[in-house]
Amino acid sequence: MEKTWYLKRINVFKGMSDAEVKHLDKITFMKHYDKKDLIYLPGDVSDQVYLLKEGRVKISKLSEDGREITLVILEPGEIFGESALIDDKETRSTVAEALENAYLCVISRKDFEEFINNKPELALSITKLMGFRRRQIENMLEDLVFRGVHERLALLLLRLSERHGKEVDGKTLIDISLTHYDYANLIGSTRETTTACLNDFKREGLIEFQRRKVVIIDEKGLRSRAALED
Amino acid sequence: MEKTWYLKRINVFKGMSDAEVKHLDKITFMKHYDKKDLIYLPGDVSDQVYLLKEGRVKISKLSEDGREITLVILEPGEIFGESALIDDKETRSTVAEALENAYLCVISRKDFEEFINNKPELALSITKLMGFRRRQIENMLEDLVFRGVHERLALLLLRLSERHGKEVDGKTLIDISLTHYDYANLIGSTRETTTACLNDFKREGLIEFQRRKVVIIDEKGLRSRAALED
DNA sequence: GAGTCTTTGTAACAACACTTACATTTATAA
DNA sequence: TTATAAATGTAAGTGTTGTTACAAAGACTC
Repeated sequence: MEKTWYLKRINVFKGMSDAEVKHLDKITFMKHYDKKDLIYLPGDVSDQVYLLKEGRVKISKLSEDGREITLVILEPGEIFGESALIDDKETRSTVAEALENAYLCVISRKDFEEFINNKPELALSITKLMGFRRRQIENMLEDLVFRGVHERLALLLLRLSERHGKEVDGKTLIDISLTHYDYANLIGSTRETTTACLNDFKREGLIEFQRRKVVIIDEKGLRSRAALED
Repeated sequence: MEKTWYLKRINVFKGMSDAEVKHLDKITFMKHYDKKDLIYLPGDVSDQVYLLKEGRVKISKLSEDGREITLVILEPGEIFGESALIDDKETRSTVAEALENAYLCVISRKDFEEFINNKPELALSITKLMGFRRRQIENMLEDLVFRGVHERLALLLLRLSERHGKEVDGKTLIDISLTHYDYANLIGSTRETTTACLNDFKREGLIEFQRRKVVIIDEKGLRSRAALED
């Protein structure tokens, strides 16, 4: 598969000329990761930026005792590890893990900075991306403080359906295979409580399961479950 | 008081020439806020960026039922409202409130963007700032999920002492007047539990109160209280 | 300086969610 | 296909934190 095909659709690179894409292509190399492979770990030096071409990647924070809170699940076309651009000699504060088999484009911090330097619009895109992700995290924080587990889970499912959902005859399939453990980490809860909540929603006829995927049957119902704890 | 004096020490503007500061001065106007005045509210249009010259400003998120979680307390010299740069026609998702009498420099988004356009280093500073603040929020999120109230409060006090602290014969005075309600909002807890925790720390000889300020007596003790709930 | 509003102290009670502990089902690998 | 590991279901028990409800102290205003 041709790398440039992907590069063009990486959102921050949208609107780039073919020549620019070609140049980017030169300073980039491709790397494959199997499902469950770690791309970087807390403490690793932040000297690379990644473009996710295929597969999905999960970015999480870890506690000393092995607990995990997931900040975001990335879709193909998204850039990550961009905090490498912020500071020299900074180290990663998160883990990046491939949720599925994944192909990445890797760029060294140095090359990427050079590449950006003459492209103010690109720099702006990166800034906007930073700001956007910051707002995402702020919203997670808000939910964590103001809402209970049922609400958070309902909200999560609705957001996942927006981001990774596929319409199938009225219903919405959330097209990622996640374990209950994964869901728990996305809402800052435990596996057991999350299992219970998911089954509550199923019993209420709001969702159903398809292998390891969730199908939203009653979006409106979920929505009211998300808005105000009943 | 001369505005330019301040402009030079706003961190993102560090290293700017006098001419540039002068230009910035032209597109800027000063505004005063009394203690408890609101600078912007959720829903307001994000068309201005602020430079905090004097006083302190608190940035918070609000819930529908009036609860509050504080994201950061800004010191003189810091820029805020910079998310206005991210998107046209975007509205504020947070409140900004003056904790003390405050002087701000106000710049319209448009002017600021123009000003930045020819200054790649400044654009980079802004990007770094975004990234930095994102990491702060990520750390708050982490604490909220992984730690209990005592730990979070101990951590908060240590962080406040780094950021706003003044050494006074061995002890560290946290030189901001905050109510217990404010502390609660900073750690995502309630006023009552926070009062209780503060008094626990006092009884343990870790801190003492000076009017509405906290003095850290036993930093090491606080540190161990922050690391692992005893 | 008196009165009012704000802030702080405290305690009983309730509740949501975490722990712990297994059983059972479903994947994955040999 | 079988063996082994991973993921899910469920329930009882516990605990931290939030809730509710006042009383008292402190701060600000007229």
